[in-house]
Amino acid sequence: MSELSHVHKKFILHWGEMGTRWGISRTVAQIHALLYISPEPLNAEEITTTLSVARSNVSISIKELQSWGLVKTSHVMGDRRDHFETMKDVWEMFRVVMDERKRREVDPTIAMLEECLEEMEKSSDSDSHTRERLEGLCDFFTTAHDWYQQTSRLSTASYRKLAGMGGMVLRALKLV
Amino acid sequence: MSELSHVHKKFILHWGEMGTRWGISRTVAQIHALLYISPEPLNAEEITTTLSVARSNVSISIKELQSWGLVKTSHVMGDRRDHFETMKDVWEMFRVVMDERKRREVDPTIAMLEECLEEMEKSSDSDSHTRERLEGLCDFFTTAHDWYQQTSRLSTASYRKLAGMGGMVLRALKLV
DNA sequence: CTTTAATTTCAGAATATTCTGAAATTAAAG
DNA sequence: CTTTAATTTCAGAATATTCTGAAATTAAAG
Repeated sequence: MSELSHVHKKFILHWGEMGTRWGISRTVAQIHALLYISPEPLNAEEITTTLSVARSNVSISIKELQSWGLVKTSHVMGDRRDHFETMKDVWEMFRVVMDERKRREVDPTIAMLEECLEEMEKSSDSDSHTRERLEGLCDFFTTAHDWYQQTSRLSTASYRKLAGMGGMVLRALKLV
Repeated sequence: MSELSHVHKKFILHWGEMGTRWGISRTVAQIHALLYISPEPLNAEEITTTLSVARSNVSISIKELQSWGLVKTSHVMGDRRDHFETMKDVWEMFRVVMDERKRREVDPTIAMLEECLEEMEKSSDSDSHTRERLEGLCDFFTTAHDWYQQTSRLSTASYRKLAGMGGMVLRALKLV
């Protein structure tokens, strides 16, 4: 992985840009892309030289990826440096990201909405319009949350199966 | 809507913070939150004073929300100012956001991956590991894309029905 | 314990983003 | 056409984020 091909560069740069659109720093996304296409785990030094970023930046970014559960440490015999690798199963990868975003953003939002509704209840707030709006959002998030709970533990194979049967399922349920 | 209650503020501030986690500026998300809970369309001046931001910031942020298809203009008899409102159906709202993110991020990513694979094909690149990784991603995105195409046009009512039947559907398909 | 390799921390530089306020433009009213 | 209200543009200020490089820390090797 010491030399990046044109395709490697194209992929890593694109992934980095996409990261910035979703609130993830460029370097974090680039390191993830690099580890994803690397045939073997890489140590920090290799990442530093391959991506031309500061060593400390790699250190912090790896920590960030680990906090998302996307990068694991592995070791090479006779080498004391940590080596890093990411999962290769894309479905699993997105499940991990979804889980974490749910935990960091959806759950707190549901909690906030419930608090708001409770406060309105307690103070006998007569603003029924606001209550309806907040209930609409709360309802959406909790339904999405429930659906996610039911499907998120499916195997990659089951997902593919479900996706492949999409149209059929919808017709069977008389939704189309 | 001239006076924000404690609950209004709590909701708008939270929504603003969530926006920043998803690559949307605070003001844009706050304006969206404000319009969402407002019983009637608001003009730019009202938004400016309610949120305490610069008039020009409101102008630019509204343009941004319009580009996402989240805000529409309406008019009040005898008032030449534009008034703005957002959809109240949360399911519809998220569908609109998903559509737009697909168009802006997923479609270009699929295109990039296909270009990469084509380039490798043409130059008879023997790097089978990289090809497998890129194919894995491409496969994931196109499958997700197809599934989304099939379900995104469902009505809000159908979504709820599907979500409610989640467990049953999975059992019927022998996925659980 | 000493030496050396590896990693982490962190202050501040570099950069990117967001926001403001003045000026310019647009367009309705008279 | 003139006046006035409303909106938009845009340069640069304010702020937030990302990144670097030096110093400090950790920990393995000898």
